[in-house]
Amino acid sequence: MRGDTGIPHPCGACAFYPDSVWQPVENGSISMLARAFSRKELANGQTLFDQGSENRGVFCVSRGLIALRTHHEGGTSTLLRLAYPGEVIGFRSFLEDRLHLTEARALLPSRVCTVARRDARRLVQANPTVLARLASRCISEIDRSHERIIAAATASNKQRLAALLFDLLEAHGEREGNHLRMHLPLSRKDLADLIGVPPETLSRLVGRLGKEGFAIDGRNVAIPARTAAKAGTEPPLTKTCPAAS
Amino acid sequence: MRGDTGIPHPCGACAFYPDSVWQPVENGSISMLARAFSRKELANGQTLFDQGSENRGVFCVSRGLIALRTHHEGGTSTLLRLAYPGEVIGFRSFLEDRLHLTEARALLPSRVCTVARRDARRLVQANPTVLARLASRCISEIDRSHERIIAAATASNKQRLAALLFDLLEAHGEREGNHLRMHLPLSRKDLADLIGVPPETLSRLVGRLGKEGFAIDGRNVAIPARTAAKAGTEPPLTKTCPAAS
DNA sequence: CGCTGCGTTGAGCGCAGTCAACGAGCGTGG
DNA sequence: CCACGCTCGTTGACTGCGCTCAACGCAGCG
Repeated sequence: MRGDTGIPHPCGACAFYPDSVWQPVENGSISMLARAFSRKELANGQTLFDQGSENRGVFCVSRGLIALRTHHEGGTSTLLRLAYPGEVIGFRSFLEDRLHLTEARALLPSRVCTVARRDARRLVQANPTVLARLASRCISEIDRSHERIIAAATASNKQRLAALLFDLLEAHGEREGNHLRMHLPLSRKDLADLIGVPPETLSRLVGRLGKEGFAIDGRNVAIPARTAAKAGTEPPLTKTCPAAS
Repeated sequence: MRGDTGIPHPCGACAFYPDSVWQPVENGSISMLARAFSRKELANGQTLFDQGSENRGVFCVSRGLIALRTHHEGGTSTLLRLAYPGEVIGFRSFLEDRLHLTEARALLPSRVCTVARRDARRLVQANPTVLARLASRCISEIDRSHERIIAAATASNKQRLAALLFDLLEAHGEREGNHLRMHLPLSRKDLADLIGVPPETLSRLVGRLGKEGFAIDGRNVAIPARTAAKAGTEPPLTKTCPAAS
């Protein structure tokens, strides 16, 4: 983590250093990386960049949670991605040298590390391994998107909400007795935007999941530990069991 | 298109040469590229690679139309992408060195150019510009996927089908008088998989679009030219115009 | 001739979108 | 302190869309 020049790698102390896209930056270029590097603390709800704004560099989430959202005409919006610590955001507008198509906003108090655009570009050109790592992050985003397209085409709204809550429980939940419990980092509208339904429908879905093992009260969510990977996935049973679903 | 060694660039005669991911390959490496390069003719319905198979290289569509589809347990499938001439496919499994997550099948008689994996990897390592172009193709795929996620969340099935038919008309249609006409390269099931509905629902959607300016008979589709970018996008009007929608 | 794949049509019904109203929580300002 | 406005979330009523199962027509083919 410390090159021949004695300058430490800016990401060297980070828990995600081994997988950092900047990890391959070599001794001679570390000073440039250090110069272009900056940390930023984001309060809850603060934006890192706005939709339509110019790219300022490559961003890496260090702490907290960032929502990537696109706003459409008509006031609606879609939450395209949740970015957790270790994940890189803003790489599309960086690599293609174009405006941001999404807005990045902190859902929790967060810290984001930035490598400023001009030097980031030089570093990428000087070190193809960095580009390879960025490409790998692109592919992860393709995989995520494909999974979501498939889920939208094959799963019901209730199933998708249940799956989303499981994912969130995995990331934010804590074991408590034989329950998994968490404080939701998302508003109802954010949840609705994530599964692609209006807030009223989401509210009803939450109500229905409440009868299927989920305990949802405001932003507090809990499930019996063994329910994991089961609830919300049952077939409709419309004719054999009128009380179900 | 002809290097100092006298070996012509394998893509040199291709209409998409300027945008080819291999265009940046330099003189010294062109012989390797030529060695790894092969063309393949695909009959209608023939597969280029199967879901779960090993990657054999980087594929570029030269002629025809390729469908990228994933099959799920239960016999259903989702058509994730249509790849037109000039587009690159199979790059995820190539770059990440993993199995194909999708199946590639020709929807029309097609020609596909392949650069075999081992040499393709060497070429990418030797020439970062090639990697940059591959990354650009990744980003295009991210953009396409995001648009589709947004469409699934904001547009009705009918709107999405209308938009899909417009896109297909743009790619395959011919002006005929003041109509746009085409022969659909997709079966009903493929259309259904593309917009994420069962075939029965697609059939009904087709029926409804038939009352809104589309003339759809089997695989023959036509619209009045001025209908473009209009039909299927009207608001429901459920209360003011009972005959609509 | 029967088989199979493809596409359509019908019946039934739950789910979801829309409009609307309401209540809780909260910060502001008089 | 209360009134007010605001956001957020929920609930109700209504309508129609879309999923499911089922049957049928049809073409190609052995």
